[in-house]
Amino acid sequence: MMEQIADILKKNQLSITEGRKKILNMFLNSPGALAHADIEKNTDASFDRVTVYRTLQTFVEKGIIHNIPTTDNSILYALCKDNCEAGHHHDNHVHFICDVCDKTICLENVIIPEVKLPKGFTQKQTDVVISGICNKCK
Amino acid sequence: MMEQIADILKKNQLSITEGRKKILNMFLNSPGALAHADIEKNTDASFDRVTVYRTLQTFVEKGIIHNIPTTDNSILYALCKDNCEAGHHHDNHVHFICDVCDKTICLENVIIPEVKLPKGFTQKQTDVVISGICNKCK
DNA sequence: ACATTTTTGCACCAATGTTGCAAAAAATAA
DNA sequence: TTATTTTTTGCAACATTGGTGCAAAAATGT
Repeated sequence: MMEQIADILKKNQLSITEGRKKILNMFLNSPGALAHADIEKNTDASFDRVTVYRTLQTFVEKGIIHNIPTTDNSILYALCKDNCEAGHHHDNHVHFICDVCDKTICLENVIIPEVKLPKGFTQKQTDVVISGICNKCK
Repeated sequence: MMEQIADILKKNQLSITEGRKKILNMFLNSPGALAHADIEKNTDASFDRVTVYRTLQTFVEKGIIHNIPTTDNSILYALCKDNCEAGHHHDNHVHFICDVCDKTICLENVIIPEVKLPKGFTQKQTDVVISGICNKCK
């Protein structure tokens, strides 16, 4: 398991450090998305706030994690298992936010439908965020 | 024009104040969404930061404006002309963010397609944010 | 015009995010 | 393995963003 984590870091040309391993591990063990605060509040790992910011930034740049649009002013990060392990990053799935447990999960298998834009608009990325009640809270 | 603004406020049972009129006016004259900073930086209107926060909050509560999910940690607000003037607020259109001019616009006429969720998930709200190049930058 | 209610501005506070730099750790070379 | 180079971390200090309580000011209702 810890080997797998080191591999991901190596594959992305990143030095293997305690901090990066632990943060990446959190993502691998989390069913949903994580906010900066979730990582910082983690009890059995304490790194500086700044380190968390920088690590998340690095992971996003490398495509290990991606961020999810939110309506409040928080940034949510999620690792999308299949894509990210392969090294190249797709982000064309639906994000679901549960109103009850407040977790955000990537619905890997729900494909985003085509959206037809008016003339003159070029479409690069489409983000779909659905809120409601998840399968565990139902 | 300034009459129309007062009417919107009245319709929503809000006291008509200089600040609210000016901020609402900015929305009516803006082709795209506005961030808190845009309003605060506006030169020919200077109110306290706190007033801007509270005004935006009030407008959201009343359904005059709504906020748009973003990937960074900013909050974008947009007034959707037709809906909001009618008093009751729908938010089932697509939001478009231009990578060139960085503006966010509501595509009122682009309807969000149905997304089929896995078993157990209940769907309340669907937000679609598309990024790319807008019709003016093309 | 007056009394009542609402809104505003100010001061202060709290959380969040950023930068520069020296110390520590990791990668590389010998 | 040890030494050297490169990268990362932690600290301090700062900037930005957002929130609260309260008195003054403005808007509303009579």
